[in-house]
Amino acid sequence: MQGTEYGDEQLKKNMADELRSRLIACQKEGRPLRVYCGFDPRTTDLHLGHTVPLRKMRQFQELGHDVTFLVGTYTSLIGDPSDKDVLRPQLSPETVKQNALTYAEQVFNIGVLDPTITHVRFNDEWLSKVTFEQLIKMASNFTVQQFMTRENFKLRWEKQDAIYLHETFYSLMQGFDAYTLKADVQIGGSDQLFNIMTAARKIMTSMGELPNIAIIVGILPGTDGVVKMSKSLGNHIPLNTGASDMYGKVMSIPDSAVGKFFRLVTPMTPPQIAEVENAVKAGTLHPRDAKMRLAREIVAAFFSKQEAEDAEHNFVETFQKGGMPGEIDEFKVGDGMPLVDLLVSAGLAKSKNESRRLIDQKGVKLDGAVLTDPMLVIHGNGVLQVGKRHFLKLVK
RNA sequence: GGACGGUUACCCAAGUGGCCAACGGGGACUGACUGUAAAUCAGUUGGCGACACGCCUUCGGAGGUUCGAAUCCUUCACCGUCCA
Repeated sequence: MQGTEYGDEQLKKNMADELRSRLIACQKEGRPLRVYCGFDPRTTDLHLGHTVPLRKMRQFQELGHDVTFLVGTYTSLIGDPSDKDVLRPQLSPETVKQNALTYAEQVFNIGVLDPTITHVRFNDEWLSKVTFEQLIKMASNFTVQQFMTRENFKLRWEKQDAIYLHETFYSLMQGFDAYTLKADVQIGGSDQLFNIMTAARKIMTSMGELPNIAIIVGILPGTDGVVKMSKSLGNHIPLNTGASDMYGKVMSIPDSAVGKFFRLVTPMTPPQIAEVENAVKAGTLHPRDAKMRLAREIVAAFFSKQEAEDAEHNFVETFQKGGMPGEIDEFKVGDGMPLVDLLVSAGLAKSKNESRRLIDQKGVKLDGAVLTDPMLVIHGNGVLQVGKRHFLKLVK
């Protein structure tokens, strides 16, 4: 139950109790728990937020349980309305299929799950065959009111926004997944509370199965520290990136989110985390250093200890000491060109106006000296800096 | 099927004939400061230019009225709410 967030102590206790008795029952049957978590392949870019349930799955694997990675090939045709207060666009089956093909592969690439013992399933396998009769049976377990009391639907209702009928199918489909997999345990973020607790459990029992036990993990906020990490909001930390970039992105989260990140995406134990947090509170550990520790832990988990240290060194040199990063892209100046044009052709500004603005704002430096003349002809050799983090080595 | 309402820059959103390249907020960018790419404060945020208010393109699409339209009219497309 470590690192879970139910938002309700009684619920947490119920689930813990149920999990315990299910474990005992399984032991008698001589089988491991069947654990699953579903992922919608709406995008092929995995980010740090995705790793939260993955880590929980890994824990179950390490305890010898049977873990299924479910790719929501069919559910993502709708899109989960849970985490959004607006309608999600429906994806075409072609897009979904394409995303799904590489999805599991990418998940294994990041090295959280053990690919040799993880089952991978695609839910179009059974959902595409559901009959209207089955749908009616499932749907008759729920009232419209139940759906309407859900926060996100309620909000849209109050705002007089559209709520489409098909959006309510999502929960049913997820329930059918759990039923088909005969899941003992379903892992999901706290935005999945309704889907797992209300929908899946009810559908499973109505169809003669034992309800699965919900393991609800916390939702990782994005780099803004508040809203759930998601690519579409642009507050995500992608996994498919370099160590230095990942380190820097972690450093850009606000102090207020550091604790959550420690808990959700580092392998540190609760006592270790408490130690760090107490030290910060007591004033013996600088908040910045706590965050650097966090960044190091995260980068080390996805790259290596060495790369994490290099990334840190790079960060300190570049941003704390105002130096330059180790590797800088080169740009050929040729016979020389005016500064305004140079910035545009080098991709440091989108237009000449923008590059003029940057120059006006004293954001452009050559070898450390601020450049103020936009028409200055640059001939090459030297390091051009725009803002704090864009460097370019100029060559002839 | 009927009655209304909407479509504005990256997003949200004001503007209902000239003072609109278009208020405000978010985001992003730059600077100052700092404890970091945190927080805070300030500035910038369509393009081009001989960079002083000169020109060009933009307010769902296409036409039209007018000296002049994001604003009025016609039409098309998409969307929403309500009634049935």
